[in-house]
Amino acid sequence: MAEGSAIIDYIRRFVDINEEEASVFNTAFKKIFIKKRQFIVQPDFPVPNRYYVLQGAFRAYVVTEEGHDHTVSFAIDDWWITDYNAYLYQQKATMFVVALEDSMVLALDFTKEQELKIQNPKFETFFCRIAERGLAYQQRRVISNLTMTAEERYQDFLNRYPLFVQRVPQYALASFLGMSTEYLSRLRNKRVTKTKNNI
Amino acid sequence: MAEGSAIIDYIRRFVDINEEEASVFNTAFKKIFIKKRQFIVQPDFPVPNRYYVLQGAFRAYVVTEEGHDHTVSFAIDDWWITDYNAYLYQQKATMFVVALEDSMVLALDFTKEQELKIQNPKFETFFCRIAERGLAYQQRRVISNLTMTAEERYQDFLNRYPLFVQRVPQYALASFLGMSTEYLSRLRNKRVTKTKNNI
DNA sequence: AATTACTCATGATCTGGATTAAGAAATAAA
DNA sequence: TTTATTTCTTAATCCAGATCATGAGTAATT
Repeated sequence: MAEGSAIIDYIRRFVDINEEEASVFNTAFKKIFIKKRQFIVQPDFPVPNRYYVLQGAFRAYVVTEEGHDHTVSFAIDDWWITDYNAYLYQQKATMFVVALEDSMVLALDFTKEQELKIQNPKFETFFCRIAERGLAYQQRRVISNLTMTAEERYQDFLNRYPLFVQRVPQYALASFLGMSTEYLSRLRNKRVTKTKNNI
Repeated sequence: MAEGSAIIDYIRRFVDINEEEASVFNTAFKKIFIKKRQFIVQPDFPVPNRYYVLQGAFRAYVVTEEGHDHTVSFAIDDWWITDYNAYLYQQKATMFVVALEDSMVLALDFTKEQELKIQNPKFETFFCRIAERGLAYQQRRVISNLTMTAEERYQDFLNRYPLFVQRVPQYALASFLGMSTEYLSRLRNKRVTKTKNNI
């Protein structure tokens, strides 16, 4: 009960469910421990699950032909992660999803998700809401990429997601923000220097 | 009946509805004619509707403080458009949405959408599906921006959306792809020149 | 504890694409 | 049809941010 409360608290932010519904929802998930550096999604493999992070940190990324990697999304406690495109269309993955720390997740199977949605409109509503919000979020990210400079994107990320900055490696953050590791390092250092001078 | 068939065909791609349900769905929309250069969404105004384009072309864009504008999305026949973030959270718009041609749209009111969803789970399913797909699409766009060069993004757009290229002005396409008008012009001309040489 | 592999910092150099400028074409308005 | 406005082209110059190169700190692995 206590263990399942995180995901139940989460769903209750969106829809009002009773104890029985909470229990049905809870049992649809499988709890899994993932060690640091372990992959939960890999290119060319099926993506049977989406994951709710109970504790830990993950990184989803793609690797180009030239071998450069680009972070598509992060997830820490209370966030979801998967190769969403592959999961939704039940195709082979094109991304890696890897644990940045020893982590604990709740895995939800695609088929199980469909069953939940059919079984109870509230569950459908819930998944609809998080998809809608996800869409709005991704669109904001597209706009950031179009309108902001590298430095502005970094500052903006710092303001919006201070918790993430402390838990993800710098190279991963750089590739999420669409800049090189070296450049992000330089931006950070620039800031530190300024602070020193401002004393 | 014949007139309403576009949106009904559209929803039937996602959920199976009978004639009565089709009729309910149909009457939720208001048909509106929009002249070229007319705005249907403007910053600081409420966004009561999302729009399904029956015929025509639209462009959603943001304008930065420096006065540069950036295309967030296009829509032609059979696509949806609005300031999605503002619509979803029912806040004031931050974008412009303008008609690129004389157009005809079906407007769906936010409150009406909520009523439809409550009234019939199929409608909820429908909106859920298009949100999920929208999310997957936006994520692919983020990945394109991270991994591809300006020229690759242009080529990719050409392949995926040949119909759009003929109907949207070049400056709008450039700002959608995240490059300057001049640079897109150069890319296009480069290609033409190559073709000439290849004869 | 030593070796190996990641991760971050910093400088030097280079380049994709922006900016500026100035016309030319094409559309719309008169 | 003329004038005004919008859109597209081409060339010259410039710069944000990438790449390359090197070293140093830090964490895994033996």
